[in-house]
Amino acid sequence: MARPSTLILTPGKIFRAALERFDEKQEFSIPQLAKRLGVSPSSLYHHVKGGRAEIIEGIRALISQDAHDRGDFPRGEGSWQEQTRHWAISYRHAMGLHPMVIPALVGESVDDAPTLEIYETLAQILESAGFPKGLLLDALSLVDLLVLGSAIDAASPEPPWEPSEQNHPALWRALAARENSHRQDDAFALGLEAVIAELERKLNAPTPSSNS
Amino acid sequence: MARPSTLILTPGKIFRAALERFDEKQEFSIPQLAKRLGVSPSSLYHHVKGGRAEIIEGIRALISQDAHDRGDFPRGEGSWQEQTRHWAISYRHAMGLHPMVIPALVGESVDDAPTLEIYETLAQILESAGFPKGLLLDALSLVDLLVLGSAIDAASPEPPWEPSEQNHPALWRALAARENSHRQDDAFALGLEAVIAELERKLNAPTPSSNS
DNA sequence: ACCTGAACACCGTTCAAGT
DNA sequence: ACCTGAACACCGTTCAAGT
Repeated sequence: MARPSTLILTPGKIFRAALERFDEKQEFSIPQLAKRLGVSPSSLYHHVKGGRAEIIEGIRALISQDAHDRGDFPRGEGSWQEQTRHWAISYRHAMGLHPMVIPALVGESVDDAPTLEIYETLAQILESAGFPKGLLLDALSLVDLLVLGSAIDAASPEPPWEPSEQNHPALWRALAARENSHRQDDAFALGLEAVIAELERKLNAPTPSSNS
Repeated sequence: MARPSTLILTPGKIFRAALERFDEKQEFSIPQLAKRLGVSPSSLYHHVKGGRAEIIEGIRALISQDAHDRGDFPRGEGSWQEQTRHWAISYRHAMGLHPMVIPALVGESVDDAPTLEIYETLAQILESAGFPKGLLLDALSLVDLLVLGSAIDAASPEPPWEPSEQNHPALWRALAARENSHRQDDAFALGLEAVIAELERKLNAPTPSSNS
């Protein structure tokens, strides 16, 4: 073959196939991705020079782009509390659609355009809300932290702890006392209210930068 | 050689060496671990039958055990708020000592004794505080979620976003307006206050299980 | 029981081909 | 420019040795 008349690969197709492989199987490798695309492993490097790392980054961009295309992350409707709530729910939902990729994303910095666009939206919401310069980044980080934590929760087996009744009675009782089916969602919802209430408090505090 | 008179390996030594390798280099492989231990890769499988997965689990157990040995996670002093605060700070600190291993731990369920012991402690704190059955697991999950999120934050490059001034002005301003040196700590501190305040509210709510 | 070396099936990546 | 096959240095794991 070599240089077929109709082009086979494009970065977009590669990223999409990689995301699908992550979703179906819960792993990902270049050879397996190539096989799914009906192509030789080395072919991929002509379109994605950064190799594996760039593919991972492309997956994140794709997830964020899909969220945009779905119409999440609009702007300007409602109070900053409602907008922040909506942002967190949308972003968590977008990641929750692809729980298997989350471990691969952890620890990588964000510099793809669609994901930066999502964070830009949150920054604008908080800026418009009137958060002072010194508090803006903390507020943004806090909301991010909540979503990251709950995304990891969603990527973990359910339940994430496996206590024995003998050695960990209190933890065991906590798990036994409840239908576990909504544990992740309920914890996230609780966290979201906690975060928004705290941000309200900080925003209305008389001297946000001084203390005690 | 083969069967030396003085034994070389033990699971504990393997886990410890693996943890040290994670800390120094930011990666980990069986052959490299074997070299550090002055041993052949196949030797490890005589002591750690579960292979790589068991070593990862052993690392988590070691981190938790170290926290115990350091004297963190005592019980019974102060209000449940103070105890919960102390718990979250200690656990986050323990993970923060080894940020490079966090990505490897993500998505794995917890069933090593020392780590379960840590969660048992939190379950006891919340149980003693009087959280009702139906709320206990949510409260515990919420605190866990906060620590997980901030552990990942700690494992990420600083700052975790790389916006351009052109395309993401609000995000760029948020980052520019602040010394980034304490961003992670401050976001965690903010989150911790948010979580405890929310738990206080839930605990004192007249009908915790009904709504609106 | 504990260590070794050889072997297996896999990785990610590069590179000289070929069109 | 785009694809291939061969090649490289690496994985994780198993297994028949050897003591």
